[in-house]
Amino acid sequence: MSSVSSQPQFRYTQPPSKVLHLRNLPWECTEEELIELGKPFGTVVNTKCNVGANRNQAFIEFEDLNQAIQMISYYASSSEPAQVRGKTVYLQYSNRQEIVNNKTTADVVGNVLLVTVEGEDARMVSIDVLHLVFSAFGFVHKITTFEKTAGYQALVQFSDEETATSAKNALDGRSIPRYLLAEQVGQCSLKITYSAHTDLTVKFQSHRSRDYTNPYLPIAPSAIDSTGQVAVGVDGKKMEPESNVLLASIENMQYAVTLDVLHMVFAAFGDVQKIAMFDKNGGLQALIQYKDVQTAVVAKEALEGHCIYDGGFCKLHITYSRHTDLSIKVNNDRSRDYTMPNPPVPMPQQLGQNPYTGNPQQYHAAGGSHQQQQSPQGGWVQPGGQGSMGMGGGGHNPYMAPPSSSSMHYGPGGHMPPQHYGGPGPMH
DNA sequence: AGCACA
Repeated sequence: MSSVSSQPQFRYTQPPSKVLHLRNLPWECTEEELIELGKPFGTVVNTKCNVGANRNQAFIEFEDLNQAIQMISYYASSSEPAQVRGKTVYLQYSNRQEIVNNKTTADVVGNVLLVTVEGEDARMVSIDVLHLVFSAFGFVHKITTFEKTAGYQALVQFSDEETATSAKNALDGRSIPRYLLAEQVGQCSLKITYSAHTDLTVKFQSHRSRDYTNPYLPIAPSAIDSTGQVAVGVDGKKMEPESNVLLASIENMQYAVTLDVLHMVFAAFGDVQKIAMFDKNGGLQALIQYKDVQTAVVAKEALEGHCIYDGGFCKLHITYSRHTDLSIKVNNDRSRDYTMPNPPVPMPQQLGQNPYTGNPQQYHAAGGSHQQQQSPQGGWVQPGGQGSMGMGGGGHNPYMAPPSSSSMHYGPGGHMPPQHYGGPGPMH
């Protein structure tokens, strides 16, 4: 028996059905508007909005077939077409006899939006751009992004349904403004539905997920992608292997960074055993060895993305090295072993490279220094632009203070009293 | 402006 298989997709005249197919609807036509439209002819018992590729079609189902017939007949002979918000709506009998009432989660209003970014370069749209776009409608609590078969998607959490709805109405089907995208990035449009979620779980700040309500949330080691060094562990499920040795690369090195500067910066978090500096790809990198992994983790989270000098100069990017023990052959201006009993090292040279004051006080270690604050943030410039964690409010230090016990004694050489550098001490 | 479901 093949009763329906040879039916054409549609005809100009469908056999009557209590289900009507509507097209040319305005964007985001609501169920209420559809009920309103059908009300003069009978009782609308079910609707389905946002149908079709453009989501500008819908179905309404009347209680009774005659009601549907009345509506079709009326508009067939009316001089005024059916309208929603002034837009002409075209009606016909549906080729089905009832609306399958799967109200998908996409139709249930909620405070979390499911956003699909469409376009060749959809993946080039950063979470920061999304944040910017959606923040226009209210405070964005959290964003997570992920890849599904549907493509590049994001969940955007607002505080309430109203805010989410205003964002959805305004942005669904729209393109991300050009000026927010890099030159070579093609058009990216947004398709938005409601998500069934009400509260997203964000374990780490990363390039894939953000919790804007919690600046103290740990930063995923993989969060910083500007140097393309790390790309694992996005959900906080998997992190790059931690190490007691950090690899620091210095970006925008407008001013010299010496071994002593690095030592000062990194010693704020605990004993630095060894440092080796070297040039790589035209930039300066350094390996900094702590005695344990924990200290390195604290230092990395505190320093990553921050600048040694105000003004965005000498920005640090830090990853874990695969080394565990550096082999320092000779102590010189590029490498040093602070654990050596009698290191033949000179006193630290004058650190006169500071572009502003000519003294090293400008940069002082993070971790709760209070003695010489010259800037409201305690000297560490907020990471700029991409990778910004959006923290900094409240005057709290977003990263942990290192244990003061281990940060106050240096190697046997003992030539650099840390107090001079405003290293972390007990808070007063 | 032309028929949904995940």
